[in-house]
Amino acid sequence: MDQVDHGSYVPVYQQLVAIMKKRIESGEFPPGRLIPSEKTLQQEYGVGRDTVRRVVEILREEGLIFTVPHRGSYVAER
Amino acid sequence: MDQVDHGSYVPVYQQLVAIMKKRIESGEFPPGRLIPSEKTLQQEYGVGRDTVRRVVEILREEGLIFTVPHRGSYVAER
DNA sequence: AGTAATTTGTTCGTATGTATC
DNA sequence: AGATACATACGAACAAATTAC
Repeated sequence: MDQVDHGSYVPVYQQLVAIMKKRIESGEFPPGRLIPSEKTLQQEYGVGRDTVRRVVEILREEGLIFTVPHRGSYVAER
Repeated sequence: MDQVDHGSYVPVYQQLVAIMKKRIESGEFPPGRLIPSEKTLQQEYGVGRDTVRRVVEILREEGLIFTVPHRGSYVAER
């Protein structure tokens, strides 16, 4: 499950939240590290910005990342 | 009548049209002023974007506001 | 010092699907 | 059957701040 399925009944944004959580928890993005930019995530997963921003917002609300405007989103300390 | 009643027989969009008219006519949004964005209105009234866009469209057709794409909707001169 | 590229913030435009009344 | 209403999803445009060179 490393890609998004547009045909699934599970919303794309929920799928991508799960993917990004896995990438963070696996250690691919350690605390303090910048996650890929919105544009990069759009291209990597073939989704719209709307969807990416929603995913980032959810990760932020759940405390996994924090966003610095015009810089990017960093993985939070755990 | 500053909030929307989802249980009413009056459609939500009509209720919201009435509310926004009142807000405009009361002077809360003077001519030239931007009204709240679609997203803000969604959150303020707990309605979907569909409904908000319909409200804005009606206000526009009635000449109370005019919309500039990617900017917002301004209160018209009266 | 200054310009260009990058990145997030914000807003409206459009379309589709689903459910309810 | 039709109107109402919400959710999802992609685009496009522009602003503003930061970073890179």
